[in-house]
Amino acid sequence: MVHSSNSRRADRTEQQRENILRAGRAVFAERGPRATMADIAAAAGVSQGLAYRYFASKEEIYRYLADQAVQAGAAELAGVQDVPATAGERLFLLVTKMVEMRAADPETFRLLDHVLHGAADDLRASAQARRADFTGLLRTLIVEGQRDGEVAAGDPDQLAAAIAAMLEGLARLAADSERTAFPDAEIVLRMLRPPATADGAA
Amino acid sequence: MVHSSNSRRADRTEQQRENILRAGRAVFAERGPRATMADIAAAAGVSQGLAYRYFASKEEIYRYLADQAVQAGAAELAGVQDVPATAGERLFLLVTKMVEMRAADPETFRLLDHVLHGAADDLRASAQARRADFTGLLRTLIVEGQRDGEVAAGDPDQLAAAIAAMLEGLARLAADSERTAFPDAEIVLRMLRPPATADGAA
Amino acid sequence: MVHSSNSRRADRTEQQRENILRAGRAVFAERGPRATMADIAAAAGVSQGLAYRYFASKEEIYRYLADQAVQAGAAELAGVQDVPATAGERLFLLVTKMVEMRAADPETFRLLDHVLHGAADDLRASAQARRADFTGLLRTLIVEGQRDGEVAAGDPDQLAAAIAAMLEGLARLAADSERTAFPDAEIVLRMLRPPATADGAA
Amino acid sequence: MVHSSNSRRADRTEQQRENILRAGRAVFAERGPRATMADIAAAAGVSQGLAYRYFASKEEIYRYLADQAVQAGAAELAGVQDVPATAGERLFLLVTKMVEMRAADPETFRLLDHVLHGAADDLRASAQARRADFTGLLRTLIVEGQRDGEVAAGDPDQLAAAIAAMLEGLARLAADSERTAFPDAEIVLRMLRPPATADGAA
DNA sequence: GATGAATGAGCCTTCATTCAT
DNA sequence: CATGAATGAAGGCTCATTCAT
Repeated sequence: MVHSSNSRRADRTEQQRENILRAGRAVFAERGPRATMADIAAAAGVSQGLAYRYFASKEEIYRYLADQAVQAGAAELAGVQDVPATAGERLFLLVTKMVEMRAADPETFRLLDHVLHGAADDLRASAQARRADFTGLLRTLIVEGQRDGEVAAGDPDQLAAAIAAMLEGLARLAADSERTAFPDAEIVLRMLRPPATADGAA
Repeated sequence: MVHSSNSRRADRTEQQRENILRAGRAVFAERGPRATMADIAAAAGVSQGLAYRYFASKEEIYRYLADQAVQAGAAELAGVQDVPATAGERLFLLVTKMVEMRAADPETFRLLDHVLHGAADDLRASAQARRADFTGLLRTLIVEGQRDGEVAAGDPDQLAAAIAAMLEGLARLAADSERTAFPDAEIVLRMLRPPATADGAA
Repeated sequence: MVHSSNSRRADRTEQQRENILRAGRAVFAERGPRATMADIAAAAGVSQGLAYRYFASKEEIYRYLADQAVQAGAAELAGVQDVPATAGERLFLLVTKMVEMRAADPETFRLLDHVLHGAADDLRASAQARRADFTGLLRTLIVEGQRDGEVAAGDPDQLAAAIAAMLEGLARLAADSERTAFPDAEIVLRMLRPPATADGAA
Repeated sequence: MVHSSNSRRADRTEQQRENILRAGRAVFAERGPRATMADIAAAAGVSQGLAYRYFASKEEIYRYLADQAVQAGAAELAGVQDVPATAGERLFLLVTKMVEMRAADPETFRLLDHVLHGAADDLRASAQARRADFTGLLRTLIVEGQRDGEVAAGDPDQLAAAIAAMLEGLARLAADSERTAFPDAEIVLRMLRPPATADGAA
């Protein structure tokens, strides 16, 4: 049947596309944007020419993957906002999620790392904008949390920056070595949690 | 006087060398090893060929700067060990120093970052070895500090990894943007300080 | 048929390889190792980059061709040794062959000439070793031939050197100009043939 | 006295010039035209810049030396022509001289060799023209000598070419290795001497 | 006159991209 | 759809030449 054959062909096509993207993600995560097209093709097990049937350029692949990575991080933001909880609780939840994502999917965050510091200016700009969004959200939650006494005192900008920096550092840590101990989110949260009050009310 | 003229020429030469190294540091810090010789020459305000009077290759420049960066980090380690103080105090001192160095000289640490994750295997290995030394020292101080109650509870490996990751993240943060709030060391130390005791002695 | 198509492609590939080698031989023979990759590519009618699909470097091409040339000369040596004839006859046969080879394939011997006097130390050493082998064989045959009265008197080392020098000179002569008269081997052999005896026995 | 001081200065200048030429000759003879200006300056013990006070370019040095070498060979030609002797005698004298010159001054002839086969077209052309002159003279003497029975039979062009080739080969031989046996001119002359007559008149 | 720093053109090589099959 | 040959634009490096001192 024509339709089925078309579908099957389309499936095949889609699979190749995914195949190349998967290879690209692995290779770009490891080597950054200086990974060659030959690397990617080899990792995908296809010819170099074929990649150009699916993507217009190496940069397109990179951009696609970069966007994916940026959005992977962003998805959580929205999710957390909707949770019915106090600012502090949402803050802790958000940070915990972020830490855990970096432990779970180092490849994506290693890639994001390259994007944040790489040469493609517009990509970097957009990734940095996302990060700024994220930091802004952190800041907001921190300010609110501090008002309620759920979050430790301290300059909110510095606290937000500390968390953001920590997350980048963890992404690298995860990427580097499977072997290293990866810190629990709880350790990170110590930077935000208020000290136990003297009367131990908590 | 002959000597004076020679000295002046030698000075000039030495200045150019420094000039090229400075340019190289800036450019490599920003772009990593894929920075172009043309980039470096332009940043130094000299022709591309001239750099080769002072350095045999682009790699030589990179290695020289990489070594410098690796050693800049290492210098502090020794210093802190000699301070007559408890393990906890030395730990806090060390971390404080490290945080402040990253705030003060982001370029060097950005470069170190590239070295730690770049393609030059032997350089990376040596930089990672240094980092492992550092993490090991952190761990030792943490264990001792915990014994004395100066350091918060928690898996020492995770705590050490958290600090190491934080420092990498801060290096990147500092490099990215002069404008961002840079966290005080005290915020980082929250991950290590024990909670206030219930009797509120403090 | 798949196989046929593969074969055809493989043939094409092999042809290009040969094409580039042919061009390289011509260009290196004329200009020596300082011939440009651009020269070779132009002579082969291909882009400069393409040569690197077939050879890792300019030097690899040069070495390949140099080896070929060295062995082309050496092949004759073995052949002549097996001929069942007197030393003198084999000597004359060998020299005749060598002269004729230089007339027939000036390019190869011009290249050999560059190898013998060029900058690539190991290549030159191996080519000179071959030449020493050859000169040694000449000397042996001369000594034996003199014992039998088939070869003219004279210091065997000098005679061998004279023949070796003559062959180099002929290689150059042939390379320079197709137009020049090329001496018959018989003229060269005059340096080796004994004078007619007074009784005209010969 | 002004004049004397000028002379002394001029002497000094002339010495430097000679110094650089001597260095250039040695270096060009060994490496050919690909010898670098740095090589020459180092061999002369002067700075690279100084060479440009005496010569406009590396090529000028090379040309000057090449001309010298070409003329060194040519000088003999004229001399031999004036000798009151038969054609055959003059031929043998000429060839003997040429062989001995190559043994005595390999450097010059090694250089000449580079000129004859190098890339500078006009130089090569002029050197080849000289060589053609020489070969022409040889031919003339051969033809005359054959008429008188002083020179062996054979195509004069081939005989002349054989001698010319031999001389090139000897130049290389001399250049290559001090150690090798260098053939007496008498061996070379065997190609030209008539066979002993049956009546043993000689 | 002499030095050595400085320049810029050219060569080898790599790699993203295109094209014939 | 798929392959791999082919191209051309950089990038690293060398070296003849010029220039300030």
